[in-house]
Amino acid sequence: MTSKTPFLSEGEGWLLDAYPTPDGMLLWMATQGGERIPLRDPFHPCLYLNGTGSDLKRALALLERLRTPFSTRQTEKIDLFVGNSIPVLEVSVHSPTEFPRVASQLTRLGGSLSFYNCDLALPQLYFYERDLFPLAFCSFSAGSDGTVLKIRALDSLWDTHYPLPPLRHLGLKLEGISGNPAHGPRGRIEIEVEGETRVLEGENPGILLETLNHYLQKEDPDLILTDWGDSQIFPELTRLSERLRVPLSLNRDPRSALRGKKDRSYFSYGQTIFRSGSWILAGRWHLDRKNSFILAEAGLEGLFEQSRVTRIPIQSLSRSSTGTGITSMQMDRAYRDGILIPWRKSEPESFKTGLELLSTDKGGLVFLPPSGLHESVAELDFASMYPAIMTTYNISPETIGCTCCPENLAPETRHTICTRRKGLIPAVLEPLLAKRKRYKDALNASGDPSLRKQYEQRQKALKWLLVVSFGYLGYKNARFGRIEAHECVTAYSREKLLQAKEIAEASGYRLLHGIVDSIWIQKHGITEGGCLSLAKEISDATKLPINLEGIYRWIDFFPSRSRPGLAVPNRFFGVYQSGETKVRGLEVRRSDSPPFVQNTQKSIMNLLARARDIQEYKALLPEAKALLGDALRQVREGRVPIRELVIRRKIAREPDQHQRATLQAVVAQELSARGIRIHPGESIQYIITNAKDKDPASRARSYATFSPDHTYDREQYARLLIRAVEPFFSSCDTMRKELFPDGS
DNA sequence: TTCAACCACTT
DNA sequence: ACCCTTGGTTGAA
Repeated sequence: MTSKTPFLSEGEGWLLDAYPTPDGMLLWMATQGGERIPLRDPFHPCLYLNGTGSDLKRALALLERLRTPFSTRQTEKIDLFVGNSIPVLEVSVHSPTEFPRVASQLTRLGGSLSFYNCDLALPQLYFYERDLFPLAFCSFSAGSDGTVLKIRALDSLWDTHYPLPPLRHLGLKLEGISGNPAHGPRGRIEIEVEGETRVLEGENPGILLETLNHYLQKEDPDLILTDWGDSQIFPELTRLSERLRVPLSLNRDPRSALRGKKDRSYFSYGQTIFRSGSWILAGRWHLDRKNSFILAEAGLEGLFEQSRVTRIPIQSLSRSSTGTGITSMQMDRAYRDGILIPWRKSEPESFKTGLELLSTDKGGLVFLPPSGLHESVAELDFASMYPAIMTTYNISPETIGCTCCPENLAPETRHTICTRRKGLIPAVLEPLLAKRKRYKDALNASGDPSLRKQYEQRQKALKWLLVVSFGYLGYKNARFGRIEAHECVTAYSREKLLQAKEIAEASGYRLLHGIVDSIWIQKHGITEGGCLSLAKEISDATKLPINLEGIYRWIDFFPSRSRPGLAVPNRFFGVYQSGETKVRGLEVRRSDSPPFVQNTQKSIMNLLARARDIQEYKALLPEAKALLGDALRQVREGRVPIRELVIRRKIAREPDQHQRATLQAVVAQELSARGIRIHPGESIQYIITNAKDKDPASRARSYATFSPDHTYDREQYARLLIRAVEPFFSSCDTMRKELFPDGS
């Protein structure tokens, strides 16, 4: 333990974490000198209520009975939907750890009472109140016992260039695994310090724990980065520690207990998500790469960026959905503008909300492309279309349906939008859009690969906040959501896409394909200059920025399999003039395609990408045919390594809840019979052994339990392969008929 | 062989 | 508990 109470009463440092203790928020500061200092900031979180006099009296009586220090006062705060101040009773709870209990007791009172600011996470509430954020570089002064007298952030969460503390890392992994270790045999625990990896021997568990303790003492890491730490490593280590009575000092704060959370499955954005129970540390961070969306998507840089702008502590953010992040930004804005934050009602969540985020959402407009190969095509994309609409047209739950602006209607709707009062949602999105643009500009201007990576990860982290901001507008349980606001956004998006189409057509382009925020246009002798000036014209007319994504040498829109002749939106393969390719919807982009199929499809695409035009494309087809032939021989002769045949699928229900003997149901039941618990939202991996077997249980086998005496279904994998590559040959009738005579 | 029901994927 | 983006599979009619 190198941390100590500071002798200095003044200092500077990065704010690593904040969490509640009975007598204040505990802060961990990292100084430039490498010290890690705990501070305690007395903080009295407040909630607000209003209602009839007699109900308020009941609330006060209840507060007395709860036997924890509090104070109250009458004050006024803004009700977002009313638009002005209302009288409220402020309840200030002196002990932060008592706040959740007080709040949940009070909200049970019901009656005429309305509750505000009562269900926010304490670290966030604290950060909003003090205008601090995770990883802020702060100046502080503190008494000799570590009590904060003053703390202030010296940098801003809107800065794009900010110094981060040099962090000490420790890694924990499981030896040689792929896929979920809970679904099969798993290896020993590996520890990684300063680039060196050591296996922690499992034969003598006592030594394992002592070795780990030794590393924790010696290195005093700020960050324990794991693979499967939440679901496997930490539960096992704590079990061992209890059984052998060897204390394990994972926390930096010796007085704080581990803060665990339970497993949960939930439905979000159109799919079931599984979050393993989490192991949150006090004074240092535990981050599990296998239990974090944002870490997988945007890395540590992306996580840090999101944590700063959302003011959610690093460890909780890493395990949260992006919607939690954008909600926190909205609450932050509201809090600091003196707006009351409504208590979140948890009504049953609608299944529709996930689908509403899809690019083919019924709210968005789609023009189906003619299937097949096309030349002289350019793609123009509106930049962050939905958030841009919300800010440009001031769309927010409280600005819709105002009575002061009856003239200002959203297109094709009866919804008015206020022009006098700036909406909460636009106020949140505007700086976010601007910050992302600064990162993208910096990305384009920089030639330094490590800087570029950093900008890329940070802009991606912000992109996700922008993406979900639209979905949350229509989400029933969102604090600041309203379905009418959601409808206004899609109404504008349809109008803008139509406008873009008309402007392009007026300039002599043909609209080939259009979907929500992108158009593909065609014209003989298309030029970059022409497209750029068209983009400028559309941007000016729509008041929304639109960018030239690129001009294609050629693009192939794939036909629908269920309705031959018709194309489908978002299934295409194209090559830009730069030589870069763009693929959507094909097997290479789908996580449920076996790597063997993906690799073959990829190699055929790489080959065809050499074609400068349709003529050259057709000339390359015989070579593509040879590639396919090789791959087919390999699969039919049983020479494909098993790991390249693994199909990965997410299970949406409990193993015994499946109604059909689909392959994933069979495998989930196989694992379940071996005592392996599959949670809804988790992925399973399997190999097709005999797709047509009368006994469903013999059709597929879990990858984890696949042994050398099992064989894969050669013909079924050949069929999967053929299906994935057949569309590439559809431009050449004779070859298609020769290769796929029965149209399989 | 047909087709409704089921199930997972997509940014 | 929704009432539907597409594609694929299952199993009864």
